Amino acid sequence: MSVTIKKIAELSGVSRGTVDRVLNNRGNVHPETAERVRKVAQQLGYSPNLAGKALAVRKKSPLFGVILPSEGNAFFDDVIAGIRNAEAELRDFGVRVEIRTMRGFDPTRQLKLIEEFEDRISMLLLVPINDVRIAEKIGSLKEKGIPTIALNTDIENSSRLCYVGSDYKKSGEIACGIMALLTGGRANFGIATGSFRMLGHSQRIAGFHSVMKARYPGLKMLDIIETNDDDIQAYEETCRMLRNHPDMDAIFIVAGGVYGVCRAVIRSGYEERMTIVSFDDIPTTVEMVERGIIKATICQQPVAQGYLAVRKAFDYYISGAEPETDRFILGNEIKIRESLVDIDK
Amino acid sequence: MSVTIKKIAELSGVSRGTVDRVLNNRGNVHPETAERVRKVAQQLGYSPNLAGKALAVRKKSPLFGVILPSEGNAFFDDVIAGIRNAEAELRDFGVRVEIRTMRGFDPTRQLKLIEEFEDRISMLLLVPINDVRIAEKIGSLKEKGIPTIALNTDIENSSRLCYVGSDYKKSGEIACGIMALLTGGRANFGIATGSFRMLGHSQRIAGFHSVMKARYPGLKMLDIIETNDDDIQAYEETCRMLRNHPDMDAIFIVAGGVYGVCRAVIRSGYEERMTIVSFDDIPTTVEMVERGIIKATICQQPVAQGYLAVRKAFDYYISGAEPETDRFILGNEIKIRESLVDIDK
DNA sequence: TCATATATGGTGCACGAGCACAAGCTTGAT
DNA sequence: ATCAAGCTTGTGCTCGTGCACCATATATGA
Repeated sequence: MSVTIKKIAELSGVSRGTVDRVLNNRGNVHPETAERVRKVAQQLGYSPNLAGKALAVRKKSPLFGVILPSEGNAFFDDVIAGIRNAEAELRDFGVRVEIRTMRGFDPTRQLKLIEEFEDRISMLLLVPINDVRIAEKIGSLKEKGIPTIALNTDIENSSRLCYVGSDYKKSGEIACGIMALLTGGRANFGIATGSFRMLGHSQRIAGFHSVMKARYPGLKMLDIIETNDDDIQAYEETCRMLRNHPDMDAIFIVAGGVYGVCRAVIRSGYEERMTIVSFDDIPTTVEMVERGIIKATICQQPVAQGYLAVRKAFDYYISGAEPETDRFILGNEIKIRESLVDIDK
Repeated sequence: MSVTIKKIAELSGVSRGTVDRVLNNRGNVHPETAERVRKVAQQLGYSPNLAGKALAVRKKSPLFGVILPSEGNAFFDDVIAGIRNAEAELRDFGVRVEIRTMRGFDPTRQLKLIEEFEDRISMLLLVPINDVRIAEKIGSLKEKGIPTIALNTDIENSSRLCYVGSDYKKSGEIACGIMALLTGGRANFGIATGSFRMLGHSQRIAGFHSVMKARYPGLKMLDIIETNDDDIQAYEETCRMLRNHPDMDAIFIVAGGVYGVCRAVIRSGYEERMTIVSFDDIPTTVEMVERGIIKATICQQPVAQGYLAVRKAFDYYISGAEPETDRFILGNEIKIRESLVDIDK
């Protein structure tokens, strides 16, 4: 059947142990022998059997550490669900997953959480803050043999193994496209952004703008407000924006503060004529889609993100082989009322 | 750590062999002993270790048979890609997958393909024709210990293990919702259906209608034509429909014939004012979305369908446990130009 | 009473990889 | 010549499950 260590041993005239030492770079093998073994393995197209490896590796029961932001955040609850799914699938392989959550976006805090994990874990799954100190930490972890996978958001200039998440720029492009479709290509819109310190949010806005410039001259941006994921602030800022721009007929909500923005629109009596496009499908957003005030929302498949990140971590842990790509992109799904709410409700 | 056969053996005072006989219903065990063992296993929450099982089961190298319709169909090429992904993941567990494709929707032909598989396979993955003879065949396969998984389309009144695919009714509902959003809730539309003999197509139309009735009184259906997945027929029928209904401003394409319908619309000079909603994202459809004539298309995640079906087959083969649910539903994704085409193109 | 059939339970090996330990070999120093 | 040290390689056990084969114990018949 398929090629095993035993077969390689026979064909290269050495014992299983020697082949094992060569293939796992454990040294203590004569260079010539090693070369011969490597050659045979190469020619036969050897790849280690997952089941066998898992069984042997089981007793070590590797620990994967996960650090997520925003405790109690509905979006990341879905990510956690995906992580738990993957954990259940991998339990038989001895894998354990430990999750830590943090509030806010403070690099020092994140650094401290990483250090608490540092000498217990075999892999780190991180929703990284885009800060140079975090990037450096990822580098030093790599030196110690602990690879990091960036989850949900990427980090610049780091040696993370790969990124698992959505393409934020593309999500902004799609948002622009759907807004154009919904308004017949003519709208005076405002943007409610999350925090500028989040890489993804800026990328969304960039994507929106580039498509707008290239294809939809009838879309005109009137204002941009920062909501900082805070509903009260979002409400007040939106009220102010609507007062300043009575001709506004569309809003692009980049991240948090959905509830605040929508409430402001309703209170101002603009519910009917306003076209709102937002992101994700946390309960608050679904409620607003159901009510019809949000026309479309673009979702990132959080469950799949969590699942895939753990799977990719496992793949690397088991095989030691670099992933095929350093970016695993999950699709941006457009959802409307009929996608989210059952008809008989 | 986790609970193994050995541990159960110790706790119930018998040997590993006996526990194995009980858990795999292989007989030759005293009823009282069996009962005791079962109880201990139950209490400890035993579930067999996948890696161990796979290693043992490997030499038998189970064969999964797959039967798909429509040779050379772009949609099913994606399903096949998903199947191949899963196969690669499971190769180390000894799993092999063999795929057969057929043309058309002839039950006799499908029956014959199944019979060619019958005494070689451990599992059947089938895109079933909704016919009583197929349902009966699924029943007799089950008797012989070969479970069937319905893929992409379900089959009524059969004993298939489970269904993996999309919710067609829901996809019709979403199609109606997006059409209403794109037309401001007012449109005179026509339907181009695939084949009425396909269960999924009827369900899509039913979903469309039920949402229309419940929510969008401004949508008015003028005509319905059958395209039978044939572009030439679709072209001619569409031309006829457009002649008969000069006030038509939207078309709902349920299945095949996309190219024919779109060509007819272009030739008739209605490209500008027409709102077309279709399904799937095969190359022809993508081309029309790029051109802007199709505004939105609702996709079934064919790759995920193929992947998941094989995984579910494996899960059942390994564990013998009934799946958690008998319907594994993959989401219907709305895609627009920006989802499908890169901005810099 | 003994031989034989039947019911029941135990033991050992296989699967593939990892790893600890032992064994063989060469080299150099005394 | 003898022994130690180091380099290189082989062997045997582990992980959890499945299954063939063997070992008891009890029952049945002559």
